[in-house]
Amino acid sequence: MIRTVPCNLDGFLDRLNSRSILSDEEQRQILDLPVRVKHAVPNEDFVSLGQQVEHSCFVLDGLVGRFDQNARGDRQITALHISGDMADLHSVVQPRATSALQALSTSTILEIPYPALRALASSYPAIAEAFWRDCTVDSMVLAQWVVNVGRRDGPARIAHLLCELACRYGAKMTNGAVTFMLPMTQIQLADAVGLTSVHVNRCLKVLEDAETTFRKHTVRIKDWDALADLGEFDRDYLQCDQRPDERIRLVQ
Amino acid sequence: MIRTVPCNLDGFLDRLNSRSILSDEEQRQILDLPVRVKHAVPNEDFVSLGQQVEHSCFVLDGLVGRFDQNARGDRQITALHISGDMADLHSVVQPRATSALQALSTSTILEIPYPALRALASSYPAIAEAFWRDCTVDSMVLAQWVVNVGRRDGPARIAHLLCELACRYGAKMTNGAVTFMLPMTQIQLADAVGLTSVHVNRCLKVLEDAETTFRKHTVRIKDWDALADLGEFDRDYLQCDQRPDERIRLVQ
DNA sequence: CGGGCCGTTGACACAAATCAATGTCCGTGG
DNA sequence: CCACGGACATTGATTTGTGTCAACGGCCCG
Repeated sequence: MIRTVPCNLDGFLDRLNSRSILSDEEQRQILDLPVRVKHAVPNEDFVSLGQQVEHSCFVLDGLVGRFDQNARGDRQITALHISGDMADLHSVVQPRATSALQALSTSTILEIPYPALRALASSYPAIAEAFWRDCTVDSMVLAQWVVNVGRRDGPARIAHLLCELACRYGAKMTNGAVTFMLPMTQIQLADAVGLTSVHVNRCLKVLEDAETTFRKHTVRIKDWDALADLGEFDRDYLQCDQRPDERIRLVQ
Repeated sequence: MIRTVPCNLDGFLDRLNSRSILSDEEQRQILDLPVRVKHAVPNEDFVSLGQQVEHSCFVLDGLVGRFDQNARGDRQITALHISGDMADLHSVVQPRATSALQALSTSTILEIPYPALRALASSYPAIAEAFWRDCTVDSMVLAQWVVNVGRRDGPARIAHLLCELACRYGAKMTNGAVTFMLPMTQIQLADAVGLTSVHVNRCLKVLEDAETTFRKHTVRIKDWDALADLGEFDRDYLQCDQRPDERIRLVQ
């Protein structure tokens, strides 16, 4: 079976366009960025802590996590990046890596060299602005993660994360039900919500009372409102349903 | 007693200069930004959730927190801003406020209108870049907060936060000891580390075994290494001792 | 002098971690 | 095709950290 794998930055451009206003020329420049395709296998850092990196990582396909850990070695995921995300755009202006990047499932990464990104950000202020805005949204997600691990119990943490991911994946809702693929294990889920995998397993049973299941890499939410309620989820912060005419362009 | 209160953006410029390279002209432009002085009293939002804001808030003096809360009303601070910080620079490109801002102690805020900030970011790409970089550092701090509340126990959470703040305040170390003013209550500290104030009180007693005390708004760390060890603190992520020649300037 | 906020302490309840064992699934190699 | 191994999921028993509730004390400020 022959399958053509898309190897370009269409997804990156789509992401930028959803929040920022770019001219045709600027959009073309984005798509013309040089990339190197790389395949990342699960449970193996493809960007290590302290490593001297010279490129940003675009997630073409798969699921990527930003990993930190405490002194005991307990891992904590501080960000999840789905396909279409730039995992470390911020490093363009601040290259000292402070977290590792690791694929949660087999993933395809497009490495984009810093020099190219920097040249673009430097020559096209509107592109720099779009990059900055993209980082800002990541930061808002991060703030919600602090609330999640700081002030919610196990079931609520998981419910909130599942809602967040459903929105970011753009999963379709039909009759108040949502289903989407989530290629991660309960162990990884535990690392994202600051619990142990044993407890995550028990919490998932609680979520089944709200008719939400997570089995075989598939999340099935039968009653979105019930889950959002349990996870205290309010999608506003994701800025994912911003209207095109609400977008801002500072430059020009 | 007559006291002249400094009402300008010197501190903001210092902060930007410490991480970014700006020309004389660009520096002048920063200092010429229009400001409106505002005094914020403790425990009262000066930026509310969902409020239509038209300015960023520079903390001239005092201590400011970014507040979120869960459905039960339990509060979670997602960022602390000390004097010299811009509390919501990110809102320049993404103005939908997703958190409230509140002073923890009586504070002096300089409100800087978006139009002025945007005009500057638009006309001077290097300034936009410096703003972006500043937001990036905030984001790294936030990621560490996720690790803190997600994977450390009470005493370690508090130890880590105290170490972070000591570094950000630039507190002087003498003989391995550090002392600095921290104008917040145990209740507010609890909101920052995701614990209850009762438990924070008990954890502070544990820290006294490591010869660190927090009384009357003063943090006294007798043995920095012991506290850093307990809080698993590694100052690298703060980017606060970056050498001037390590600074990056993309533009030009 | 009095009131209120904050800090402190104790008894108790509960959520989550820990430890340990077993079950299930899936890919691999014999 | 089946046996094996390994990663992941599941379950129970127990411990531990933290929350909850309640009371009291100190301190500042009006």
